[in-house]
Amino acid sequence: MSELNIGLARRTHAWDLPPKDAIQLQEQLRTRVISSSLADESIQYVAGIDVGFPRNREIAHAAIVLLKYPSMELVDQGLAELPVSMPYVPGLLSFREIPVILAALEEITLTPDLLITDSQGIAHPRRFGLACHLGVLLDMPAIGCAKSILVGKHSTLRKMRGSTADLVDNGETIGSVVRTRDGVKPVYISIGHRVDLTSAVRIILNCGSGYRLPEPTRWAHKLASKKS
DNA sequence: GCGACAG
DNA sequence: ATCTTGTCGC
Repeated sequence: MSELNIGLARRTHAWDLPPKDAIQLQEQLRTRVISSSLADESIQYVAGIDVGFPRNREIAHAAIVLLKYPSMELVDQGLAELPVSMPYVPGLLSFREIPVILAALEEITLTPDLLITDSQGIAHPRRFGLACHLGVLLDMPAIGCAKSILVGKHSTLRKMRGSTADLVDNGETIGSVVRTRDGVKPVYISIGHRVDLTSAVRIILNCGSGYRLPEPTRWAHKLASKKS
């Protein structure tokens, strides 16, 4: 059983809130986000997290893969399914996906040192994306690694792997655009919790180079979209 | 009023 | 997110 206090996280607040209430909660919880450097030496296991919606999208499937860092060796995994509690609303994704993610986290045996979610962290209208929400509730380092932008703009990016550009919104740097593979569309990295942008970018680039998505996200996505 | 809009 | 075949490129 995981040492994460998942029960506490799940009971922190309701998950089927009206948009107005969900937004108010985000404004309240955003003050808890911590930005601090995260050393490679403090990371033994990294969790890749993703959610999929089979059939008519009435049921959500979550997948957790635990990989050794930085070797990216698969050491554990967890799966869970749960009826969806809310529709998809841009900016309120966490309320729809975190319940099933918590259920999947209960299925893993080892305790992760870092969570990587297929979502935004502070690169969010209210600076409180899914990665922040999950990280804060579990009080665990978390990084948002998204495939597209929710808010913010950036300059053109060089074509080589490792190139980066600031993601800016209202004059504020909210994330980093990172080329994880030569000539391929970049990913969008932002702070979730207990990590800073520099550490987050370094860690993501240490999580594989053969594909656009870092290994944890790639493995989790494959597992979540696969039916059983 | 008209787009934009993580997954 | 999900529905889907072929096809361009290394």
